[in-house]
Amino acid sequence: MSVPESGVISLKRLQTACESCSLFQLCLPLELAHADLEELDHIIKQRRPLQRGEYLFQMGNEFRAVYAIRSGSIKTFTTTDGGEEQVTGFHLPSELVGLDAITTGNHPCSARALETTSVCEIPFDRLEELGSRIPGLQRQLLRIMSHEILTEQDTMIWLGKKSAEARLAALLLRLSSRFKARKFSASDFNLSMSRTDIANYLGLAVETVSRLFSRFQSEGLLEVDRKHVLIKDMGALERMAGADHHN
Amino acid sequence: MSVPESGVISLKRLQTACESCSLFQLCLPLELAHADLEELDHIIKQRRPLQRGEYLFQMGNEFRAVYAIRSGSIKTFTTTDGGEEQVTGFHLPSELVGLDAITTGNHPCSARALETTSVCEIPFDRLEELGSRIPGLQRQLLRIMSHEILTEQDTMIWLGKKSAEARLAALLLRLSSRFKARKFSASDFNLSMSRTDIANYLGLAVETVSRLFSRFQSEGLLEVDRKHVLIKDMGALERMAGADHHN
DNA sequence: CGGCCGATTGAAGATGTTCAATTACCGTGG
DNA sequence: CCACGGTAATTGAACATCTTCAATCGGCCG
Repeated sequence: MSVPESGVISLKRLQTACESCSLFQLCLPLELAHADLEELDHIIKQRRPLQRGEYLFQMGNEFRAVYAIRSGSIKTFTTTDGGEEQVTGFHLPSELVGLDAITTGNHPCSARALETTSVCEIPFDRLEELGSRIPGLQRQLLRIMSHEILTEQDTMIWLGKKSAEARLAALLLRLSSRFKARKFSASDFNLSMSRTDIANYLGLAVETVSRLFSRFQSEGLLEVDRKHVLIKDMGALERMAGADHHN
Repeated sequence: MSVPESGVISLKRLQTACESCSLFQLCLPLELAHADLEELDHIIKQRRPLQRGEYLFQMGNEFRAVYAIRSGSIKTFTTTDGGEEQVTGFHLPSELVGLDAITTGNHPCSARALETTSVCEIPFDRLEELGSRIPGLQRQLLRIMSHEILTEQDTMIWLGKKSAEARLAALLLRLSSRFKARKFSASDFNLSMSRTDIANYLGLAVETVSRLFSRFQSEGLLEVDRKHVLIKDMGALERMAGADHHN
């Protein structure tokens, strides 16, 4: 197009302004001065929304930026030498993706949009540089990473130990609480990922996941119609998720 | 005792001096100036060694410091409301423990010595303060945390997906490579944790773990005598660890 | 409308768990 | 120093859970 870029850019900046972003509290819950916030805004790039199936980055890519999800959702996964996928996580709006690449400088996993998804790109070198000047930012970064470690550990616990039903229950509850934190319904939502992805993530066979959904439904715990889930008995799910094989 | 403290302190300082620590490269692999390194040394406290079974910290304790393990080993674990343990990790010399507590300000898990263990205590407020003054340190901190996330993810993958034999094989290989990085034998080492801890960590029954050890031995993969392990066929273990249920 | 991929369901088989009994080890106290 | 008791580890057999293989159903997109 022949239109000067400046107009487009300022429009983009408007869209990405952290201050006006409804997710900001969750994304980088800082107590920053207005001026600092503007500086942060300036380094953040808005990318063209990703279509379903598009890659945000691929395993091995050089690490340049972390990404905050604005809308939509993505899955992260590694691929073994045999070419098989191993899903490592699902990511919702306000969550940061790519933090696991800092150490090595390369992305250890791929990230792919599960639906139309828009993200903020935050170049890491500039973020670090900014962090050394803004007292609260560096601290906040550490806090976010610590939180990430905590979440992973939590995930490890239920993935490692529990029965199939406990795993699926736990996944549904986690999604539910994350939706809730984002002011969406905690009991009525859509799964953007396929059964295959869920099974892969949980370390189960697709058939097992499918059977579990059916059983949960027949037991009155929830209603499922394809991607749509309505939780009818949160308490029962919690009991399941908490329980080990037997007790 | 009535001896002036200064003498004791300078002795301690000598013991903990990062510069002379054989683990330093692994612990905080910085390119720091001598003067900066001394500053770092000054904030690090040496604690009386922990006896087997002693706690480094307990779940819920206020977060004050991160700990670098100098010798020995510890396990971290959470306890459910029912009082059952869930082991979340085993930690060897040069590894940092407690990073998962930064966000909340309280330790999300307990840490307990598996054998006589000595640690360096690094008060976090002073570390953060120091980080804002020393350019490389803050960056290194982020890098370590990122690495931690990466490790956890990795753990998640094999804990979530694989068969029992693959899990145990993977655990042995991880321990092996960590020993190797610390200049110990990669194929001949002692397990400081009990079978019960291993089983708990891997999400298996103790009996299964025990049977696996027996089987691995009968298949000539390794020799086990109680805590002592001698790996005889590293390649076979790697194939097992990489493999899913069937392939 | 047809084809195709994702999801579901059934039945047989494999893997891991549970229960129970036995053995080996370690620290304690006689 | 040895005997004792308690805990950890091992092993066997029955059972439960999850997987695999196979067939069918159902949307969705061209």
